[in-house]
Amino acid sequence: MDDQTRMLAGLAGLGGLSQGDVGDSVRKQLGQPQQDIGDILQQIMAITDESLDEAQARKHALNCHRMKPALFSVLCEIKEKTVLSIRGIQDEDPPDPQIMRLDNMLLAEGVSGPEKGGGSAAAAAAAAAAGGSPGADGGIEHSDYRAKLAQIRQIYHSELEKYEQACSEFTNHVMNLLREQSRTRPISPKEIERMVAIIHRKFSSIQMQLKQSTCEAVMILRSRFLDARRKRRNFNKQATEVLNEYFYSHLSNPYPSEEAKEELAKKCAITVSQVSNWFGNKRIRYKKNIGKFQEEANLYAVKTAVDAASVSAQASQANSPATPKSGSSGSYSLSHAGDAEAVAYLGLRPSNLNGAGEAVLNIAPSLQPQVDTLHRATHLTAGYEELTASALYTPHRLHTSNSWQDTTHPSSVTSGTRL
DNA sequence: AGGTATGATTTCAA
DNA sequence: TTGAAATCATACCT
Repeated sequence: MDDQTRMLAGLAGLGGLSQGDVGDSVRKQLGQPQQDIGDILQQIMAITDESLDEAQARKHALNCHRMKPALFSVLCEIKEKTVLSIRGIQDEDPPDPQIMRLDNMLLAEGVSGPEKGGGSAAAAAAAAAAGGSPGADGGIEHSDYRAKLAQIRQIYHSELEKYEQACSEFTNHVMNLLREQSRTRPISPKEIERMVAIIHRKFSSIQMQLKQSTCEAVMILRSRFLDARRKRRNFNKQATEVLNEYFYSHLSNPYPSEEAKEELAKKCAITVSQVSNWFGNKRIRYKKNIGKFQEEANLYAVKTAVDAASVSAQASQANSPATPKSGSSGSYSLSHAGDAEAVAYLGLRPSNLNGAGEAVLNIAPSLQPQVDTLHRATHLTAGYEELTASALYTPHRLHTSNSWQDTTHPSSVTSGTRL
């Protein structure tokens, strides 16, 4: 009880502060211990209204107060005890595993880490995420993805910078404050260090939030742009038809050139890499089970034949030399030209066979189906039913060779389409 | 629900 | 880099 009174008195004295009346106030307050705390509070509050000069003057007065050394030593003692008890609580912080995980993730995604150019890490990550699929990756989505990722990266870095700046500013501020205060109360450099560490910890927890939300954003972006590609959607009927038409009319060499792929992609409203995928799948699946595709092959052969026939019919009707422009139903000028070229190649250079007899012997059988198709298409005027009745494509031709490339020497046969 | 078809991805070789 | 082959993952059909 008595102690308390004395403390209050001390407080009041520090609050009131004017050197002369400290003793008076103590005496006064000892006399009437219940002297309002309100009064003291008022005195404290009054400080805020003081001008800076006044405050400085009071501070100076405090520093010169005769009680100051005594008070200081008491404070030192109390401090020693509390600091010792605090010390046990907050030792050095262990490296936070979660923040490390986030850092790794951001690095892997190309958000953090070196930010040169478009962000090489980001580009690599995007490429990796795009999958090692050969050929051009579907342009639009990826540039879009990269742009969005760059945006995230930019925001992340600017925010991070802001945080860092704020952190250092605040740290400086606190250090100055502490240094200032160290004149009136005991503050060891170690304490300042600890304080700085606390501030840093606080800020790093804010940073962690930033990193976390950045990670989330990247994940969402990824799932929206990249993983979405895995969600398979069948091509529409028209697209499959276009692709199949090309495939079966180029059965001897179903390797569309880059230009042809582009054209097909445009026609089917899909990407070039999707065209590549489709042909890759088609080739392998056709080869694996030709029997299964027989019907389909016939169907498209008829289709092609009908198209070609209608073209030739139109041409003869118009009584003009057949200039094979792409026919009625948008059939391929490219495809027919290619096969015609192959036929022309065989027909026009019989003398060359001597030189490359073997090669031509290999070429001829595999070309036959298409030659047949062409022949029938151009020379049969009626009776398509005959076509459907017999197998237009003889599977064993492929079986014997087991590979398009082995037998057909595609680059030489269809040089028209590939070169 | 289970089987098949099909677009995409991965791995490997040339 | 491209394509073959294997495989995955999903759509679609029964």
